[in-house]
Amino acid sequence: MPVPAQRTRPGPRRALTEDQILDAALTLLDAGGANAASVRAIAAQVGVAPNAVYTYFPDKAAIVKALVERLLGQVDHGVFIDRDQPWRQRVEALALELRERLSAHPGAVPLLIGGPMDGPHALALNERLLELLADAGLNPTDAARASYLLIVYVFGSIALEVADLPQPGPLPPESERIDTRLDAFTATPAEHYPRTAAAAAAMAGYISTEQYLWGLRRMLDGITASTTAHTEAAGV
Amino acid sequence: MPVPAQRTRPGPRRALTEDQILDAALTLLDAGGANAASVRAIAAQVGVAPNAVYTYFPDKAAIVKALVERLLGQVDHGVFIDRDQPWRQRVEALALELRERLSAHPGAVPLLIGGPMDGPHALALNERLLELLADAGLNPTDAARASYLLIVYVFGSIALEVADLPQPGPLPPESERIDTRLDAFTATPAEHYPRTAAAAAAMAGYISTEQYLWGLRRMLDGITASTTAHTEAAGV
DNA sequence: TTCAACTCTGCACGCTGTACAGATAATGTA
DNA sequence: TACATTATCTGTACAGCGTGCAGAGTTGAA
Repeated sequence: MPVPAQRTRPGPRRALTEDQILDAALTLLDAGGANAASVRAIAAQVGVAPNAVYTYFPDKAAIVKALVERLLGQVDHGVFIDRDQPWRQRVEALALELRERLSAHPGAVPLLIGGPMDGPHALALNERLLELLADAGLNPTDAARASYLLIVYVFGSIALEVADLPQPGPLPPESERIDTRLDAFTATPAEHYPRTAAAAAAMAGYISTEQYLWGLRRMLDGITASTTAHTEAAGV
Repeated sequence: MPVPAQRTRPGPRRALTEDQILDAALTLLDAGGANAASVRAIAAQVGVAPNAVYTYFPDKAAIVKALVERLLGQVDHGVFIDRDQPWRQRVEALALELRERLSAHPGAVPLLIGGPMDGPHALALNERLLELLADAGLNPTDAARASYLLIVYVFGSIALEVADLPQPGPLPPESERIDTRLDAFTATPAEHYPRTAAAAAAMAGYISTEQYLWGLRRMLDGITASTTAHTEAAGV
């Protein structure tokens, strides 16, 4: 690939890099939630005037877009690229990896689902998922459909999980969040919502990893049931 | 129920109702997207000073919450409450009804998934869904888990569908949006993303009702496969 | 008739994204 | 070495945001 044509232009050296700005944005998001990453706050974090940020990104939407791309790029492909593993296990590894990476930055999740994920890293993840489902024996159309089903599930789960948080900041431990939910659900009036009241414990666990895997496995069951019979080790 | 203790207090009559404010908010959302429903714009729409809105709602978050509740309340229960229908058909009816109601107001969708849906209408929908899955023969725990799986799918689908829109305003026809997506996906470089490029047509249809139902049915397949054998007409 | 409660307005504050003009620094060229 | 060009950063500013406070005016109860 060509050398990226640098350093030949006049003008003072940049005091920052795009990455530093994205670092600052992510730090602010982690500390203060989705609204904390204002252009002014980012600028203050990196020590420049607010409008200096526009030297690096044309507008705030571009910052968000770049940040989303960076987060998707942090997903470790190694776990589920290994074709020697059973494909269902590879899907689970991908789903868990994505959930872990994204829930590490709950403030960024609204930004992820606030726009199309069409950057290079998003495409790369899509490509890997299509490969994986092809390995599972699905034809290209079913593989595409199944991949979107999985994408909807992963991002939908995380979005609802984050939406449940009462305040910004890092994600509290799962057990703590479940306890909070249980308190809320046990207050449900049983005379109006008998089944909801009876299912309070199960509903408190909606945001758990266990429920996440349960749902994922039900979907994989449904996906495999729909295809014609195929061996588990479809391989290459 | 008790008469809501009205009209006995001093002070001038209100010029508006809460409903008028929610109407105005929804109109603005429909026309200009999620950010168009500012307190000032709502106030202008109903013809009062911006801070007069705070007579009816304590803050903007309360307006959003009430609006979400109203939208969930518009879901027609009649379609899927009918126990004479096969349960899978009832689930599909619910899923389609919800999607139709919400995609009528794409600008409101980010508000829906931006916070917990814990109002009375949300609880009522949850209750109905638990009933439905109990009718399907699922035990309470599985019914609860399956209901959350379905909720994640429905709201995740709609969220991703809305996130794909390039501009605010009413949802263009499905065919038009698919065409736009197809144009984008056919531009995918096949040398880097061969499977994505090959699946362009299927991926363009991710936002279609067909894909929505396909995914829903795969999930129902998976849910039923996981439970012990049960007759289709589990009934009461 | 007086009083207290309530609704609405004008004004203001601090926040947001971002446009414009100007000072400064670094470069390629003469 | 001097100059012209260009990129970077700052100061200032504007319109819009949510919302708090003080006050004017309207209404029902005592």
